[in-house]
Amino acid sequence: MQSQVPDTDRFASEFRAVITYRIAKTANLLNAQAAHVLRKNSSLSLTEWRIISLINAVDETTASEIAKTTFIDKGQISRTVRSLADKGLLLAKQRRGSRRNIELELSPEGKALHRRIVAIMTNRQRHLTSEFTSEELAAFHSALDKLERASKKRDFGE
Amino acid sequence: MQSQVPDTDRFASEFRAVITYRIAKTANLLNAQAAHVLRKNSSLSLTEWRIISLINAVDETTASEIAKTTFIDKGQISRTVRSLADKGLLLAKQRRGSRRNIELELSPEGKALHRRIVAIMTNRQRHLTSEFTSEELAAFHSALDKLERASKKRDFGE
DNA sequence: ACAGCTTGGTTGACATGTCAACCATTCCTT
DNA sequence: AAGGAATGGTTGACATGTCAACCAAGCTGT
Repeated sequence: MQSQVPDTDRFASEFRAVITYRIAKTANLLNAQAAHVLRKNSSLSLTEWRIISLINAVDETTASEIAKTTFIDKGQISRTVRSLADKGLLLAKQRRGSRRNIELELSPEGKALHRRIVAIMTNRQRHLTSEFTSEELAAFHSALDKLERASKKRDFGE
Repeated sequence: MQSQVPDTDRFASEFRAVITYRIAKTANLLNAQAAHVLRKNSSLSLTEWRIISLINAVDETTASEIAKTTFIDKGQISRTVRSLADKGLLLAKQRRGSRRNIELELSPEGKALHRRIVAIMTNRQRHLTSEFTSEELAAFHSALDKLERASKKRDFGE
Protein backbone atom coordinates (compact mmCIF):
# COMPACT_ATOMS: atom_id res chain seq x y z
CA MET A 1 0.00 0.00 0.00
CA GLN A 2 1.89 3.03 -1.21
CA SER A 3 -0.48 5.90 -0.73
CA GLN A 4 -3.20 6.69 1.74
CA VAL A 5 -4.49 9.64 -0.23
CA PRO A 6 -6.97 8.29 -2.69
CA ASP A 7 -7.85 11.44 -4.53
CA THR A 8 -4.55 12.90 -5.57
CA ASP A 9 -3.80 10.70 -8.50
CA ARG A 10 -1.69 11.24 -11.52
CA PHE A 11 -4.54 12.73 -13.50
CA ALA A 12 -5.17 15.45 -11.01
CA SER A 13 -2.25 17.68 -11.78
CA GLU A 14 -2.92 17.65 -15.50
CA PHE A 15 -6.60 18.31 -15.24
CA ARG A 16 -6.90 20.55 -12.29
CA ALA A 17 -6.26 23.41 -14.63
CA VAL A 18 -8.88 22.50 -17.17
CA ILE A 19 -11.67 24.55 -15.87
CA THR A 20 -14.52 23.07 -17.85
CA TYR A 21 -13.56 19.62 -16.82
CA ARG A 22 -13.45 20.59 -13.19
CA ILE A 23 -16.80 22.31 -13.26
CA ALA A 24 -18.40 19.36 -14.98
CA LYS A 25 -17.06 17.01 -12.38
CA THR A 26 -18.17 19.15 -9.46
CA ALA A 27 -21.59 19.64 -11.01
CA ASN A 28 -21.94 15.89 -11.46
CA LEU A 29 -21.02 15.20 -7.88
CA LEU A 30 -23.44 17.81 -6.62
CA ASN A 31 -26.23 16.61 -8.84
CA ALA A 32 -25.70 13.04 -7.75
CA GLN A 33 -25.82 14.12 -4.15
CA ALA A 34 -29.02 16.06 -4.72
CA ALA A 35 -30.62 13.18 -6.56
CA HIS A 36 -29.70 10.91 -3.72
CA VAL A 37 -31.24 13.23 -1.15
CA LEU A 38 -34.37 13.54 -3.22
CA ARG A 39 -34.73 9.82 -3.64
CA LYS A 40 -34.41 9.35 0.07
CA ASN A 41 -36.98 11.97 0.91
CA SER A 42 -39.43 12.00 -1.94
CA SER A 43 -40.21 10.49 -5.26
CA LEU A 44 -38.98 13.46 -7.21
CA SER A 45 -36.28 13.44 -9.82
CA LEU A 46 -33.83 16.29 -9.87
CA THR A 47 -35.51 18.10 -12.75
CA GLU A 48 -38.89 17.66 -11.17
CA TRP A 49 -37.56 19.25 -8.03
CA ARG A 50 -35.94 22.08 -9.93
CA ILE A 51 -39.11 22.86 -11.77
CA ILE A 52 -41.13 22.75 -8.59
CA SER A 53 -38.86 25.21 -6.84
CA LEU A 54 -38.77 27.43 -9.88
CA ILE A 55 -42.52 27.60 -9.98
CA ASN A 56 -42.71 28.11 -6.27
CA ALA A 57 -40.36 31.03 -6.47
CA VAL A 58 -42.61 33.07 -8.70
CA ASP A 59 -46.04 31.69 -7.86
CA GLU A 60 -47.10 31.41 -11.45
CA THR A 61 -45.16 30.97 -14.62
CA THR A 62 -45.18 29.27 -17.99
CA ALA A 63 -43.12 26.51 -19.51
CA SER A 64 -41.38 28.79 -21.92
CA GLU A 65 -40.37 31.18 -19.21
CA ILE A 66 -38.74 28.30 -17.36
CA ALA A 67 -37.04 27.15 -20.51
CA LYS A 68 -35.62 30.57 -21.20
CA THR A 69 -34.09 31.09 -17.82
CA THR A 70 -32.88 27.62 -17.01
CA PHE A 71 -31.87 26.37 -20.44
CA ILE A 72 -33.62 23.12 -19.69
CA ASP A 73 -34.88 21.64 -22.94
CA LYS A 74 -38.44 22.68 -23.58
CA GLY A 75 -39.44 19.18 -24.52
CA GLN A 76 -38.17 17.93 -21.24
CA ILE A 77 -40.06 20.65 -19.44
CA SER A 78 -43.22 19.71 -21.24
CA ARG A 79 -42.95 16.11 -20.13
CA THR A 80 -41.86 16.90 -16.61
CA VAL A 81 -44.76 19.27 -16.21
CA ARG A 82 -47.15 16.60 -17.27
CA SER A 83 -45.70 14.09 -14.86
CA LEU A 84 -45.92 16.58 -12.02
CA ALA A 85 -49.49 17.39 -12.95
CA ASP A 86 -50.30 13.69 -12.98
CA LYS A 87 -48.90 13.40 -9.49
CA GLY A 88 -51.17 16.23 -8.46
CA LEU A 89 -48.31 18.51 -7.54
CA LEU A 90 -49.02 21.28 -9.93
CA LEU A 91 -51.91 22.85 -11.76
CA ALA A 92 -51.77 23.84 -15.39
CA LYS A 93 -54.51 26.13 -16.52
CA GLN A 94 -55.20 28.29 -19.48
CA ARG A 95 -54.30 31.85 -18.94
CA ARG A 96 -57.50 33.81 -19.21
CA GLY A 97 -57.80 35.59 -22.48
CA SER A 98 -55.47 33.20 -24.22
CA ARG A 99 -55.86 29.79 -25.64
CA ARG A 100 -52.18 29.12 -25.82
CA ASN A 101 -50.33 30.21 -22.70
CA ILE A 102 -50.59 27.79 -19.86
CA GLU A 103 -50.06 29.05 -16.36
CA LEU A 104 -48.21 26.71 -14.09
CA GLU A 105 -48.87 26.88 -10.41
CA LEU A 106 -48.20 24.56 -7.49
CA SER A 107 -51.14 22.72 -6.00
CA PRO A 108 -51.50 22.73 -2.21
CA GLU A 109 -49.84 19.31 -2.18
CA GLY A 110 -47.07 20.68 -4.34
CA LYS A 111 -46.56 23.58 -1.98
CA ALA A 112 -46.48 21.29 1.01
CA LEU A 113 -43.94 19.06 -0.65
CA HIS A 114 -41.85 22.04 -1.58
CA ARG A 115 -41.87 23.27 1.98
CA ARG A 116 -40.71 19.92 3.24
CA ILE A 117 -37.92 19.46 0.71
CA VAL A 118 -36.70 23.01 0.67
CA ALA A 119 -35.89 22.71 4.35
CA ILE A 120 -33.62 19.79 3.64
CA MET A 121 -32.03 21.48 0.68
CA THR A 122 -31.38 24.67 2.56
CA ASN A 123 -29.65 22.63 5.15
CA ARG A 124 -27.60 21.00 2.46
CA GLN A 125 -26.65 24.31 0.97
CA ARG A 126 -25.48 25.43 4.38
CA HIS A 127 -23.37 22.33 4.62
CA LEU A 128 -21.89 22.83 1.18
CA THR A 129 -20.92 26.41 1.75
CA SER A 130 -19.91 26.07 5.37
CA GLU A 131 -16.25 26.51 4.55
CA PHE A 132 -16.79 29.62 2.49
CA THR A 133 -16.40 33.14 3.71
CA SER A 134 -18.98 35.47 2.29
CA GLU A 135 -16.31 37.12 0.14
CA GLU A 136 -15.35 33.78 -1.28
CA LEU A 137 -18.94 33.03 -2.03
CA ALA A 138 -19.44 36.32 -3.79
CA ALA A 139 -16.29 35.81 -5.81
CA PHE A 140 -17.43 32.36 -6.77
CA HIS A 141 -20.75 33.66 -8.00
CA SER A 142 -19.12 36.34 -10.04
CA ALA A 143 -16.77 33.80 -11.57
CA LEU A 144 -19.78 31.74 -12.61
CA ASP A 145 -21.29 34.83 -14.13
CA LYS A 146 -18.25 35.38 -16.25
CA LEU A 147 -18.15 31.81 -17.37
CA GLU A 148 -21.80 31.83 -18.23
CA ARG A 149 -21.40 34.87 -20.34
CA ALA A 150 -18.39 33.45 -22.10
CA SER A 151 -20.10 30.14 -22.67
CA LYS A 152 -22.85 31.71 -24.66
CA LYS A 153 -20.57 32.76 -27.41
CA ARG A 154 -20.54 29.75 -29.61
CA ASP A 155 -17.71 30.97 -31.73
CA PHE A 156 -14.64 32.37 -30.15
CA GLY A 157 -12.31 33.49 -32.83
CA GLU A 158 -11.24 30.12 -34.04
CA MET B 1 -40.13 48.34 -23.03
CA GLN B 2 -39.28 48.25 -19.36
CA SER B 3 -35.92 46.61 -19.32
CA GLN B 4 -32.98 46.37 -21.64
CA VAL B 5 -31.29 43.64 -19.66
CA PRO B 6 -32.48 40.35 -21.04
CA ASP B 7 -30.86 38.02 -18.57
CA THR B 8 -31.96 39.38 -15.25
CA ASP B 9 -35.44 38.00 -15.04
CA ARG B 10 -37.60 37.46 -12.05
CA PHE B 11 -36.12 34.06 -11.34
CA ALA B 12 -32.61 35.34 -11.19
CA SER B 13 -32.70 37.05 -7.83
CA GLU B 14 -34.23 34.03 -6.13
CA PHE B 15 -31.87 31.53 -7.62
CA ARG B 16 -28.64 33.34 -7.90
CA ALA B 17 -27.96 32.32 -4.35
CA VAL B 18 -28.65 28.65 -4.83
CA ILE B 19 -25.20 27.53 -5.52
CA THR B 20 -25.92 24.04 -6.79
CA TYR B 21 -28.42 25.34 -9.24
CA ARG B 22 -25.99 27.89 -10.56
CA ILE B 23 -23.19 25.39 -10.99
CA ALA B 24 -25.45 22.97 -12.77
CA LYS B 25 -26.55 25.64 -15.17
CA THR B 26 -23.05 26.84 -15.90
CA ALA B 27 -21.84 23.30 -16.37
CA ASN B 28 -24.67 22.62 -18.79
CA LEU B 29 -23.87 25.69 -20.81
CA LEU B 30 -20.20 24.82 -20.93
CA ASN B 31 -20.87 21.22 -21.86
CA ALA B 32 -23.23 22.25 -24.60
CA GLN B 33 -20.64 24.62 -25.96
CA ALA B 34 -17.98 21.94 -25.89
CA ALA B 35 -20.25 19.42 -27.57
CA HIS B 36 -20.99 21.97 -30.23
CA VAL B 37 -17.33 22.62 -30.86
CA LEU B 38 -16.63 18.93 -31.02
CA ARG B 39 -19.42 18.27 -33.45
CA LYS B 40 -18.13 21.00 -35.67
CA ASN B 41 -14.58 19.74 -35.63
CA SER B 42 -14.78 16.01 -35.21
CA SER B 43 -17.14 13.15 -34.74
CA LEU B 44 -16.46 12.84 -31.06
CA SER B 45 -18.98 13.06 -28.30
CA LEU B 46 -18.05 14.93 -25.18
CA THR B 47 -17.30 11.80 -23.14
CA GLU B 48 -15.30 10.36 -25.97
CA TRP B 49 -13.24 13.50 -26.01
CA ARG B 50 -12.80 13.50 -22.26
CA ILE B 51 -11.63 9.95 -22.25
CA ILE B 52 -9.22 10.60 -25.08
CA SER B 53 -7.63 13.51 -23.32
CA LEU B 54 -7.49 11.61 -20.08
CA ILE B 55 -5.65 8.77 -21.71
CA ASN B 56 -3.40 11.13 -23.54
CA ALA B 57 -2.41 12.82 -20.34
CA VAL B 58 -0.94 9.72 -18.81
CA ASP B 59 0.03 7.72 -21.87
CA GLU B 60 -1.42 4.51 -20.58
CA THR B 61 -4.16 3.81 -18.14
CA THR B 62 -7.04 1.49 -17.39
CA ALA B 63 -10.78 1.90 -17.41
CA SER B 64 -11.07 1.64 -13.68
CA GLU B 65 -8.48 4.29 -13.10
CA ILE B 66 -10.48 6.63 -15.29
CA ALA B 67 -13.64 5.74 -13.46
CA LYS B 68 -12.12 6.46 -10.09
CA THR B 69 -10.82 9.87 -10.91
CA THR B 70 -13.57 11.19 -13.09
CA PHE B 71 -16.63 9.61 -11.54
CA ILE B 72 -17.82 8.70 -14.97
CA ASP B 73 -19.89 5.54 -14.75
CA LYS B 74 -17.74 2.52 -15.41
CA GLY B 75 -20.33 1.01 -17.72
CA GLN B 76 -20.27 4.14 -19.79
CA ILE B 77 -16.50 4.03 -19.89
CA SER B 78 -16.57 0.46 -21.04
CA ARG B 79 -18.85 1.28 -23.94
CA THR B 80 -17.08 4.48 -24.86
CA VAL B 81 -13.76 2.67 -24.91
CA ARG B 82 -15.14 0.12 -27.27
CA SER B 83 -16.53 2.73 -29.60
CA LEU B 84 -13.19 4.55 -29.62
CA ALA B 85 -11.38 1.32 -30.29
CA ASP B 86 -13.77 0.60 -33.15
CA LYS B 87 -12.96 3.97 -34.62
CA GLY B 88 -9.30 3.05 -34.38
CA LEU B 89 -8.51 5.85 -31.99
CA LEU B 90 -7.27 3.79 -29.14
CA LEU B 91 -5.66 0.47 -28.45
CA ALA B 92 -6.75 -1.82 -25.68
CA LYS B 93 -4.35 -4.54 -24.83
CA GLN B 94 -3.84 -6.98 -22.01
CA ARG B 95 -1.36 -5.82 -19.50
CA ARG B 96 1.45 -8.30 -19.59
CA GLY B 97 1.37 -10.66 -16.68
CA SER B 98 -2.33 -10.16 -16.16
CA ARG B 99 -5.37 -11.58 -17.77
CA ARG B 100 -7.67 -8.96 -16.39
CA ASN B 101 -6.19 -5.49 -16.57
CA ILE B 102 -6.51 -3.83 -19.91
CA GLU B 103 -4.13 -1.06 -20.80
CA LEU B 104 -5.64 1.78 -22.76
CA GLU B 105 -3.43 3.76 -25.04
CA LEU B 106 -4.06 6.15 -27.91
CA SER B 107 -3.32 4.94 -31.39
CA PRO B 108 -1.32 7.21 -33.70
CA GLU B 109 -4.62 8.36 -35.21
CA GLY B 110 -5.94 8.99 -31.74
CA LYS B 111 -2.90 11.04 -30.87
CA ALA B 112 -3.19 13.06 -34.04
CA LEU B 113 -6.84 13.74 -33.39
CA HIS B 114 -6.04 14.74 -29.85
CA ARG B 115 -3.40 17.16 -31.03
CA ARG B 116 -5.82 18.78 -33.42
CA ILE B 117 -8.69 19.13 -30.97
CA VAL B 118 -6.66 20.11 -27.96
CA ALA B 119 -5.48 23.17 -29.84
CA ILE B 120 -9.06 24.28 -30.29
CA MET B 121 -9.95 23.50 -26.71
CA THR B 122 -7.01 25.35 -25.31
CA ASN B 123 -8.07 28.31 -27.31
CA ARG B 124 -11.54 27.95 -25.90
CA GLN B 125 -10.24 27.76 -22.37
CA ARG B 126 -8.33 30.95 -22.96
CA HIS B 127 -11.49 32.58 -24.17
CA LEU B 128 -13.47 31.36 -21.19
CA THR B 129 -10.99 32.59 -18.63
CA SER B 130 -9.97 35.74 -20.41
CA GLU B 131 -11.76 37.91 -17.86
CA PHE B 132 -10.18 36.19 -14.89
CA THR B 133 -7.17 37.42 -13.03
CA SER B 134 -4.92 34.63 -11.91
CA GLU B 135 -5.98 35.21 -8.32
CA GLU B 136 -9.60 34.87 -9.29
CA LEU B 137 -8.83 31.69 -11.10
CA ALA B 138 -6.99 30.23 -8.15
CA ALA B 139 -9.83 31.18 -5.84
CA PHE B 140 -12.31 29.60 -8.17
CA HIS B 141 -10.39 26.35 -8.21
CA SER B 142 -10.15 26.26 -4.47
CA ALA B 143 -13.88 26.89 -4.19
CA LEU B 144 -14.50 23.92 -6.45
CA ASP B 145 -12.24 21.85 -4.24
CA LYS B 146 -14.27 22.72 -1.20
CA LEU B 147 -17.52 21.94 -2.93
CA GLU B 148 -16.22 18.66 -4.19
CA ARG B 149 -15.18 17.62 -0.77
CA ALA B 150 -18.49 18.63 0.72
CA SER B 151 -20.42 16.90 -2.02
CA LYS B 152 -18.94 13.56 -1.15
CA LYS B 153 -20.60 13.42 2.18
CA ARG B 154 -23.88 11.89 1.38
CA ASP B 155 -25.38 12.62 4.76
CA PHE B 156 -25.01 15.99 6.30
CA GLY B 157 -26.60 15.95 9.68
CA GLU B 158 -30.16 15.73 8.63
C1' DA C 1 -58.78 39.85 -44.29
C1' DC C 2 -54.69 37.42 -45.80
C1' DA C 3 -50.08 35.60 -45.93
C1' DG C 4 -46.26 34.89 -43.52
C1' DC C 5 -43.45 35.22 -39.32
C1' DT C 6 -43.00 34.23 -34.40
C1' DT C 7 -44.20 31.92 -30.19
C1' DG C 8 -45.69 28.21 -26.79
C1' DG C 9 -46.06 23.77 -26.38
C1' DT C 10 -46.10 18.68 -27.79
C1' DT C 11 -44.21 14.72 -29.76
C1' DG C 12 -40.97 11.10 -31.70
C1' DA C 13 -36.55 9.35 -32.44
C1' DC C 14 -32.42 8.85 -30.75
C1' DA C 15 -28.07 9.66 -27.68
C1' DT C 16 -26.34 9.64 -23.28
C1' DG C 17 -26.30 8.64 -18.38
C1' DT C 18 -27.31 5.64 -14.41
C1' DC C 19 -28.04 1.59 -11.71
C1' DA C 20 -27.59 -2.96 -10.62
C1' DA C 21 -26.51 -7.70 -11.81
C1' DC C 22 -23.12 -10.42 -13.42
C1' DC C 23 -18.50 -12.84 -14.60
C1' DA C 24 -13.91 -13.88 -14.35
C1' DT C 25 -9.80 -12.92 -12.11
C1' DT C 26 -6.91 -11.70 -8.43
C1' DC C 27 -6.05 -10.92 -3.57
C1' DC C 28 -6.33 -11.99 1.21
C1' DT C 29 -6.74 -14.88 4.99
C1' DT C 30 -6.38 -18.97 7.21
C1' DA D 1 -4.59 -24.88 -1.03
C1' DA D 2 -9.27 -23.35 -0.45
C1' DG D 3 -12.87 -20.11 0.68
C1' DG D 4 -14.29 -15.63 0.64
C1' DA D 5 -13.82 -10.72 -0.35
C1' DA D 6 -12.37 -7.26 -3.54
C1' DT D 7 -11.40 -5.70 -8.25
C1' DG D 8 -11.84 -4.83 -13.38
C1' DG D 9 -14.69 -5.03 -16.77
C1' DT D 10 -19.15 -6.12 -19.46
C1' DT D 11 -23.89 -6.15 -20.06
C1' DG D 12 -29.05 -5.17 -19.84
C1' DA D 13 -32.76 -2.43 -18.47
C1' DC D 14 -34.23 1.72 -17.72
C1' DA D 15 -34.21 7.01 -16.84
C1' DT D 16 -32.93 11.24 -18.49
C1' DG D 17 -31.33 14.53 -21.90
C1' DT D 18 -31.18 16.36 -26.65
C1' DC D 19 -32.53 17.51 -31.24
C1' DA D 20 -35.58 18.45 -34.72
C1' DA D 21 -40.16 18.26 -36.70
C1' DC D 22 -44.44 19.66 -35.95
C1' DC D 23 -48.94 22.07 -34.84
C1' DA D 24 -51.91 25.39 -33.37
C1' DA D 25 -52.36 30.13 -31.81
C1' DG D 26 -51.18 34.82 -31.99
C1' DC D 27 -48.86 38.66 -34.20
C1' DT D 28 -47.30 41.47 -38.19
C1' DG D 29 -47.52 43.64 -42.00
C1' DT D 30 -50.01 44.87 -46.26
